[in-house]
Amino acid sequence: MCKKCKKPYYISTAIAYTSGKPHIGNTYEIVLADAIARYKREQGYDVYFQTGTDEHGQKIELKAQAAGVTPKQYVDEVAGEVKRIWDLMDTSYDKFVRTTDEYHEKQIQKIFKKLCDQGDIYKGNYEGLYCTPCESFWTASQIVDGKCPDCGGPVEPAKEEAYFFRMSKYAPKLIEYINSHPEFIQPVSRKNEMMNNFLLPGLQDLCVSRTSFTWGIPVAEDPKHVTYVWLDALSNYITGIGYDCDGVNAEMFDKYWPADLHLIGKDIIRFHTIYWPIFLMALGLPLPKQIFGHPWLLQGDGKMSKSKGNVLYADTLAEFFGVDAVRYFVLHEMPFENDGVISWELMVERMNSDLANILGNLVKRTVSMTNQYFGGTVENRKAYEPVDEDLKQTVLEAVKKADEKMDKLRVADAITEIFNIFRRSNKYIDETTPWTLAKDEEKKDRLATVLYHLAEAITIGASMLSSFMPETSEKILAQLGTQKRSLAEMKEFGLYPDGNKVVGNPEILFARLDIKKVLEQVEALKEPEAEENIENESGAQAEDAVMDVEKKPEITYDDFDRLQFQIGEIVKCEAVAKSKKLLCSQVKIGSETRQILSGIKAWYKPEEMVGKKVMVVTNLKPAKLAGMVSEGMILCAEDDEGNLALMTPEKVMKSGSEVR
RNA sequence: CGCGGGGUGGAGCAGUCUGGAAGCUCGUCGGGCUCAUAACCCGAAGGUCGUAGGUUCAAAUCCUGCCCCCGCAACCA
Repeated sequence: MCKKCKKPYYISTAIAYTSGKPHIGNTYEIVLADAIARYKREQGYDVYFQTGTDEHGQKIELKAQAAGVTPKQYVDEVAGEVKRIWDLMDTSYDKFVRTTDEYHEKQIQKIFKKLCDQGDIYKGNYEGLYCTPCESFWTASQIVDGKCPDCGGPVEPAKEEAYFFRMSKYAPKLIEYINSHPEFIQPVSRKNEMMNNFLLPGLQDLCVSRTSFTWGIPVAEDPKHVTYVWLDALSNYITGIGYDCDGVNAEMFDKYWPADLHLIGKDIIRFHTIYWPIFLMALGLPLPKQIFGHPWLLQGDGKMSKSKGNVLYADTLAEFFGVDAVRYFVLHEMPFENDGVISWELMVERMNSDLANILGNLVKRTVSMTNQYFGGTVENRKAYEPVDEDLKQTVLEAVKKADEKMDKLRVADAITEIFNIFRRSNKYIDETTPWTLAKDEEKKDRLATVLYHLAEAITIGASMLSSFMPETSEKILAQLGTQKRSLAEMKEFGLYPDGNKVVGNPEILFARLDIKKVLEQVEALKEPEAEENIENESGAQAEDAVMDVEKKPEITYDDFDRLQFQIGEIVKCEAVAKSKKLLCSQVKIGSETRQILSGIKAWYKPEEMVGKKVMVVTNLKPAKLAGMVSEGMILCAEDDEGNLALMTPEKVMKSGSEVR
């Protein structure tokens, strides 16, 4: 088919936020998109696959500040890391966009202006209750007991100039669109959530500018405002393919827009199914055909968190298992709607049972037998038996079913269908017992036919795998001395070239792993990191062991003198049952004993707290935490990773000693 | 009553929308085979589908109450 007659297919992932290195959950999305993109290419579509990074926002500004670099330096670093991992995972994206790219920033400014000019964006005032230390506005419903829900401090009414988008204007049109396009939001359960929670109760106008930070795309006409990060980020889907809001679109844009599929995480469905379509309506552009909110990949042993050192990264996993095994895992183990689980144990289990035993071993035994019995030559001598028909049917059926599953984006199910080919093939070997046939000279033709059928079944299976495990697919086909079969050619069984030769000494595709050894190695991996942290904490000389924090306004000595610090001895300490973070300590300060709560459960065990002398703020107004009274505050140092260390006197001091 | 997701044989999941014989993979046990990576093939055990009610000829599936788990939020004084 000529390239021009091919139907276009535009698929995108969400662009990754560059606040840190992407973990395996982020990586899942790009691999899933890649599998779909590759499969669509197999189906004959002219696929365009876009991904990239979302690089603006206050969070990044703060992260960069803490790291002591400019925001641009910071995002360059992270974007490089994201791209490196995407490449490592063998993903076939066509374009990697960055929201700091010049063409993008320019278009965003034009889009903003256009929407202003046509009255969709208007300048107004953001009114609400403002908390100065948090630099945040809160609505009346968010306020807790008249205080800031974030810091508990006082809030005061304030207003700030800001730009707003008239969401309400487009809401009825969007509601109608969603109702008349049931395939628009996937899975369907999400559609109701959006309708009931946001659209039907009435959409608020959206504030689309910020003045509280500067790391963003400035509004051209009014540069003290920067563009709201979602307006900026979502637009990548059109700016990346050459949208120009003056109407001189690139050819690519006309060809690929509207996108066929935006693949995103379930957490950002709202932005993609409400704000994004409305922005597009305002620009007079057609809406994407489908938005799929995939579930999350969660870690088995609790939440992934950097401070616990249990975050899984794609590159670490790839080192242990290989890229294709990781791809296999995330694609096959992810349920369609519910969140999936990943852990080292599960990963090893999949690796051993599916990849090593069922697939790898099948290829190995088939190639080995062909070498042993026929010097590597595969011949179809057509000595058929009834069991052959069942193998053939299973293979053709699996191809068909996998294809149907892919049309419904049921990637995991499609892979299961493909593996049925390999399972059936293993069974076929047992049914036909080639080693017995080999002992009888008269059964040579039958033996050759059996091995031919196996080569054929595996060729089809391996070809089907190419979208999911590209490298493995190639390796298997190379071992069989043949090429990838096209989707159309897989409707027929028996196209493996007669008289073809397989490779003489097949390498093992996936080696079995010992779970114990893997876990030991994982532990060993963690330890050096832990040591590094300790060095960072103690070695003040090390250049990268420093951090900067936002400076607070200067205070007078009198201000300081209002605070009272004393040494307290922890006489008793227990975990607060209802809370994940709090420890409840009885602290002896002079002759009195106070109850103090601290959010340090993750760092100190109750028993190791007892006996410690710590620094306490003693004249802080008592407060209730998790229903218990806390009369003071135990001081800790906290680094940028959230690690905590108690402040203890350097020499033995009497309990109650004043610190000043 | 903060929001959301979930509780199905030892583990991980499907099935729930559109009630109608409880299914898949792994693990366990028994057997077979020896070409192959202690792999492969066959068979078996194991579940009152969280719990208590309700609707129905029929409920894992629909309705109601309750319990528990997990994210987010809150709590990090």
